[in-house]
Amino acid sequence: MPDRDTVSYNTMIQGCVRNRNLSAARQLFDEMPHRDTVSWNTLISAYAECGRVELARQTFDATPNKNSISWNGLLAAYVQNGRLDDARKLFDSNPHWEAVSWNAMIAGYVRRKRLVDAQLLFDRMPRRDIISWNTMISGYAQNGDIAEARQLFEISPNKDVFTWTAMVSGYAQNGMMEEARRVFNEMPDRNSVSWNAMIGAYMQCGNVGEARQLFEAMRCRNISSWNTMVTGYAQAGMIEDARRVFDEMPQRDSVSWAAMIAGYSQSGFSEEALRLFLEMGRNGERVNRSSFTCALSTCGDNAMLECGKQLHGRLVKAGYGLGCFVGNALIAMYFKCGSIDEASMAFKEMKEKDVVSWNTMIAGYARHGFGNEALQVFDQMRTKGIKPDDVTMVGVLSACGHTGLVDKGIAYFNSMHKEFGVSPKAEHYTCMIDLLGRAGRLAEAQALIRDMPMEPDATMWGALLGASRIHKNSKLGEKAAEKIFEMEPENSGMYVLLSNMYASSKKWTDVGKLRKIMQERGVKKVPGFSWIEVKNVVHSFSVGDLVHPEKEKIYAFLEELDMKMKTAGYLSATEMILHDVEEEEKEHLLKYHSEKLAVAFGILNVPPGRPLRVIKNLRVCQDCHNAIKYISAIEDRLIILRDSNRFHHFNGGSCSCGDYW
DNA sequence: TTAGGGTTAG
Repeated sequence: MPDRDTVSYNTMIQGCVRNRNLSAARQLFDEMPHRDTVSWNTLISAYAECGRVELARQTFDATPNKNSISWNGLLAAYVQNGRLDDARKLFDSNPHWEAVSWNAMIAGYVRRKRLVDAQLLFDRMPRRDIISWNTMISGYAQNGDIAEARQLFEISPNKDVFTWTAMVSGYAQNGMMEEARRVFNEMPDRNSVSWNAMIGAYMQCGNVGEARQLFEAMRCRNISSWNTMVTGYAQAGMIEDARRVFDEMPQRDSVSWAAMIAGYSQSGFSEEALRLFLEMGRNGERVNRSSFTCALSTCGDNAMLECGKQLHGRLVKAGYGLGCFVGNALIAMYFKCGSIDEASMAFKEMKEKDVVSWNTMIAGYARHGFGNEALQVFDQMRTKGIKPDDVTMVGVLSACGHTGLVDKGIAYFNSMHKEFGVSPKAEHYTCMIDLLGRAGRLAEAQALIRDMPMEPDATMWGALLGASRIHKNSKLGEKAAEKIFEMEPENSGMYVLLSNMYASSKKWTDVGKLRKIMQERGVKKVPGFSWIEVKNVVHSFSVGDLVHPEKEKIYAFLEELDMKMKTAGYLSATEMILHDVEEEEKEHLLKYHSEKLAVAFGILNVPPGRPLRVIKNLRVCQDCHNAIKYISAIEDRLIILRDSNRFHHFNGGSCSCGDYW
């Protein structure tokens, strides 16, 4: 007979665990007069769920009468927390496992993409059940081995709705939409998951119409179905349709909110994204990790450092301090706001780091021109045994490019396939064209474009055009520009780049011609503006700004600064301006570029000793870049400027970009 | 212990 007292204690402990109140659970457990195996097992699985693997192990070791549930609990603790090798040790230490445990171990391998280990275990299994088969089938399907999945599917002794749905989404995820649809049509039974998988697949391949038709024909719609539609519309750029579905849906959960926030955030509707984030909390919905992640990403995109810090505080309070997605979003936010120190703090504080965490650090340092730091992180990553992926290599190559480590970059590029198993893709070739071009090795950059195993795209020609501008090779620049205009006739940034190149060679007739072409084609130069956040208020400036309330103070200060700069040896680079006007007027226009206005405003309003963080929507102009170097020395300020391409840290008269951008 | 919806790096 079970002790009635013990049973009610167990029930209470389970209640605490459901509310994730571990300490209350532990207290009850400690004060129990008699514990049975259920009590011990409850505690083991509670620790497992909260990621406290060591405590789970200790509890397991102390459990007097272990049953199969105790063993499975500890196994799950290891598997769920990614400690597969510990799980395997435990698994091998006990010959009496049930199918559930075999399946758990196999699923763990599958989740970590260790298909070989999964298959070996599957082959050794004495009695496979349908879940074992399904785990293997979906494992292969989701890892791109659709042929193997299909083969297992054919020979599997039983098939249920899981099996069929795994095949549908497997085909869909591998871009085989016709097969996916065929399997979907053939399925003997479909549930809402099967429908949602098919709808989501259509959405992901851009077939919004087919997705909508299925959604409308579907009778077993659940929240996920609606969420799929919200996400699909948002990702197709149909943000209004997404909002309509979001408003129409009969019930929302935290995923619905997160999907809508992400939609706004990714479509550039930052205000709406942040507003919805706040509304989510007010509506009593528990703000989940993904909403935090999206909101952080919005702050990063707009360089709203203060807002980002507030979110950081809120998410720590909400208990979301750990975890890869949130942590990675924090790192990225701090980098994008120009705060390298806080980015690396956030990185250090993460208990578990995934490949994205490392990639974010490498790319972050690279964008700031801290190439050596980026490469140090890359070395640490390899020391820790984390396998670099294609994004890692983009970061590494651009770190080399932005720091002038040309030979190192070439060496990484040549060995990346052999050493890291990452074969060069278009992005890597773009990095290399940029790297060679910046270094003035234009012929090699051209040769690379010619001999690549893929067609060059506009970004690659853009890298070559940028390099031609820096090294004043207008012939090559023209060739690159021609290609770009063929592919992207409305890319105004490239017209400006080309025009600047003509201007710096004083080819004013060509500048004029180009301006005429731009007019004819209706290409508008995007107006440049810069902004700076002071005391939680964003101040933005355009060239020759006459709107800002403190404009007189700013202009007077700039005049003063100009004198000091000239004394220190500054020459205004009148050659870089777009228009062919009188020298004096050119100088006048340059003096009041938006980035200079924002810097001047910052010096006047940010307490001495604190860095200035200025953002510009376009690339920084050469004259401003030169001037801000002088200003950083004269005013003894760290000035961090984010332009559309990268970061510049101006300090003591020089810039972290080493004058290449 | 298996299938679907949200989030991070470029």
